[in-house]
Amino acid sequence: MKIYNSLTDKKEEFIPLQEGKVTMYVCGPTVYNYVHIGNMRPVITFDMVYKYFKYLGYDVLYASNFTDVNPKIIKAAEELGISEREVADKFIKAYLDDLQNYNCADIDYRPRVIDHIEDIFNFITKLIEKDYAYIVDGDVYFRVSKIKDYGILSNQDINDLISGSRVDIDEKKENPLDFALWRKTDKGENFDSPWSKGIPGWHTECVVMINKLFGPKIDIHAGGVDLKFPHHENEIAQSIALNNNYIANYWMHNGHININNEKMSKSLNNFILAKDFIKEHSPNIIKLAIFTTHYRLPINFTDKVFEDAQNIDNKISSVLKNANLYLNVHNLHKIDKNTKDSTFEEYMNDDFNTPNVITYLLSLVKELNQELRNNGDNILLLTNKIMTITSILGLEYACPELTESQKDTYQRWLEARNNKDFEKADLYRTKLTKENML
RNA sequence: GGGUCUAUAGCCAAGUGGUAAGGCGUGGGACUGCAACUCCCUGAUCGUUGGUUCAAAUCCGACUAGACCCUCCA
Repeated sequence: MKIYNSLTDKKEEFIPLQEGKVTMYVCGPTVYNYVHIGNMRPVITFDMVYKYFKYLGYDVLYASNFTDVNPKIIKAAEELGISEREVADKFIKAYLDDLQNYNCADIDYRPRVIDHIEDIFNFITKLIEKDYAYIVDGDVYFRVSKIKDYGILSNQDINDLISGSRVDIDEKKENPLDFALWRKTDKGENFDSPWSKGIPGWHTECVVMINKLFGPKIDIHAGGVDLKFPHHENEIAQSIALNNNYIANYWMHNGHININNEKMSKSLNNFILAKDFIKEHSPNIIKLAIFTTHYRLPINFTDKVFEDAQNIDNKISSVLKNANLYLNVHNLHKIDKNTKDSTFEEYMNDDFNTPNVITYLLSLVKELNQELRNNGDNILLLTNKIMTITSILGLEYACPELTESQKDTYQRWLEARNNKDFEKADLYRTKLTKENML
């Protein structure tokens, strides 16, 4: 299986650190607000990756953090007139609700910064001891100049970064690229550290939590492209400093979502909150919309994109309903969501080529429709393949076992139609439709 | 200024050396009590321009257009 590695900018054969096991970490949200559908792209994408590894038989451990200690949270707390913990709890809960609604909630760890403050102290202390960090007026900065590989992930030369930066030249820092590991502040929620009262810098938490959960190195580290620099670059720098590695063997970055050719932003007021999106569409729609484009490329969301996704959703849903009726009535109802399919694997193994998977899925749908028309032999197999693939993509379709009375209604509908008793037939049809059988 | 990516039919989108998948839409046909669903047929020489090659959308160069990162950001 091949994965495009942002670290090397190449598709590489995936070789896990430990045979049969995968460890993965995806940067999670800063919980100061509700998340928008752009935030859902990595969630949906890496949920698919997680499920696919499991399908392949790997033992997968997947972690995604909450950034719940952060200046933005302090600001939100001030504005809302509640405590930082209340802000964090409120939006963590909202986020978890979103994940539940999008059927992406099933991962292994959701570490929080608030539970790792001591670990962060220890981590920073080690960096200082090794001379990779220095203290100025209670702030602690990472000494980027000591990392000769700095820029390896984002393909940046240190000198270009400095000359191109439109940043504040911070007098305190030795080098404009040095980033804060610890920042002194007495504003809002803060912590007593060996250096000052303050809060940890954003770039440290992920490394600390990864090390704590998994050790010095994991297989896959992922997130949105925007995190490549500086966040992920800085994680790598810290990991080189302490563990002499790039913290992950494979770095994966998903592209952004635009709306009507515009970047989602507050100023344009064109962002769609995850919780609002599902008021109008089923989660299947956004997943299909996302998966019809390769994960590394940007997507432009328009109404047409959602319409197309809705069409695909309808197609899959209706063939499965028909197949389900057939299987139930013919006592063939043995749904297996772990049916192997080599074509599916071929596409997935090529850096998760979900657009091709969708195309393949549609060809299975067509085949199944033809089989149903001809009472073919492959109805169960095709149904199981479709159920397997859709479930790995996180799409939800039901293939329930029918009750005897439901089967009976179905038979009566067919009979009535044969007898041209259309009034009766319509009654049965309505009933079946109501029960979501048709 | 530095870095990265994209450019394929009306729209969305695969394909990375051997004469263009798929979906939507359009047009035509079939099935059907009606409806829904479904099935069949229907379209592009791949931004422009040089080059490499027996052969290029696919490799190399130039150009053009657009997006993104270098500042909080999925």
